[in-house]
Amino acid sequence: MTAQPLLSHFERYLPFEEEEKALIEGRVSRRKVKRRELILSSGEICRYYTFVVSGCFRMYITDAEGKEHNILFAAEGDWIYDIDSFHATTPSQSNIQALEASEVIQIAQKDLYYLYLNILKLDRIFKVVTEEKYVELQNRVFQNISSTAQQRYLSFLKQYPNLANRLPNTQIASYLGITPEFLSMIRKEIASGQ
Amino acid sequence: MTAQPLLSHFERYLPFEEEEKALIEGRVSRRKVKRRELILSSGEICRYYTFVVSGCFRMYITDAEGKEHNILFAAEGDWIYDIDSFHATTPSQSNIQALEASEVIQIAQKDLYYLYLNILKLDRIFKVVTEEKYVELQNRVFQNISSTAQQRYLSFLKQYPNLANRLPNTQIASYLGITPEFLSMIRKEIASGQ
DNA sequence: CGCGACGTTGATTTGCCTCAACGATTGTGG
DNA sequence: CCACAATCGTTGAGGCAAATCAACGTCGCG
Repeated sequence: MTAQPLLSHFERYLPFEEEEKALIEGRVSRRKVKRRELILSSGEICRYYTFVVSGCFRMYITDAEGKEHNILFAAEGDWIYDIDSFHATTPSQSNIQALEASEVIQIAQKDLYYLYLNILKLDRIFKVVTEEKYVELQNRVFQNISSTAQQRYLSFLKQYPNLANRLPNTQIASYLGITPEFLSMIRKEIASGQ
Repeated sequence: MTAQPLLSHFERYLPFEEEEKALIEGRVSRRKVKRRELILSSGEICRYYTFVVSGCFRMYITDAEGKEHNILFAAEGDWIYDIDSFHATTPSQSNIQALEASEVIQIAQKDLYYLYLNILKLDRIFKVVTEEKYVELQNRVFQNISSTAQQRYLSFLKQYPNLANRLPNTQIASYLGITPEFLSMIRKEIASGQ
């Protein structure tokens, strides 16, 4: 079953009938993504909900000076898509790029809407998924507002230990909103301070 | 009808039957909130979805040094509640305070779950409401990451002109993540620069 | 093997904060 | 309805966290 990881994910929220699973199976597609490949570029419309089966992605924006800023990471079991662009069908401000060779399951807009019509509990599931993503983003805002860079780095390590191992420090620095040079200084301080 | 503003809000998304409206009417409560009154304090569990009928609120956190940081504002037609605390039934990190004498319609947790069971399309509506809140927060993160304080202030003025008129600059400064003193400097620069 | 990505170090600069002070406005209790 | 307090906006001096720019060694990949 190509959609198996996705179905398992859904069943963490609610049980599904076999016919429902078959319906989903027929409306999703699975594919491999190469390291560094962009699955969404800014200016494009985000046409897919992307579920990460394996590997790792970053979502980032490029500012007026051409600098890249990571908004979030998504690894196995996470969803990644530009909510605004997908629903409003407007050009995306952000980019989504694979940081490792990855595998994903994608649902196109028309297929998602078809599934929403035929499997009502998907509304419930995606409501909860969106709520979870909201909470994650809100916690990030809390952190950024109220902590120094060092504190943010330490809580990133604590909260996402498996990501911290896999990601180059440049990507982490961009997520924390600091330069790689300054992250390097922070790491040095932490190492010497114990 | 005490719930009329809420029903109008819902019908911007989907039509409702009379029985459904009656069901909602019976499960919500409307009340006035005084200026400066807290409708959620950190440490408490957020037990209500709050819909703003009139007036204006801020959601803020207090950091380790006792400083307050505004996360968002909510005026007429907006929802305000701590998503994390409400759904996980955990103590809230944030506070919600009326900035003006206000009027709200609230739905308690158990009533919301009752309504979810009996009016399935509410899942759809709150999915969309949450998506809209997510987009707003994401745009805020984009702004904070990629702009100077002056640019952020100018785009706040452009995006929320009606809020900008009503709010004291101290509240706006806290939302922008800067001190009132520095906002004052920015305003001076903008005024002289034209 | 060679080139580009990565991590680190150091010197200098800058955006924003802190603290202190002061009028102007608002609001509230007597 | 006034008087006093609290809030608000502004200005200025000095300080700090983090950025910028430049340089260099290392590593992994093609």
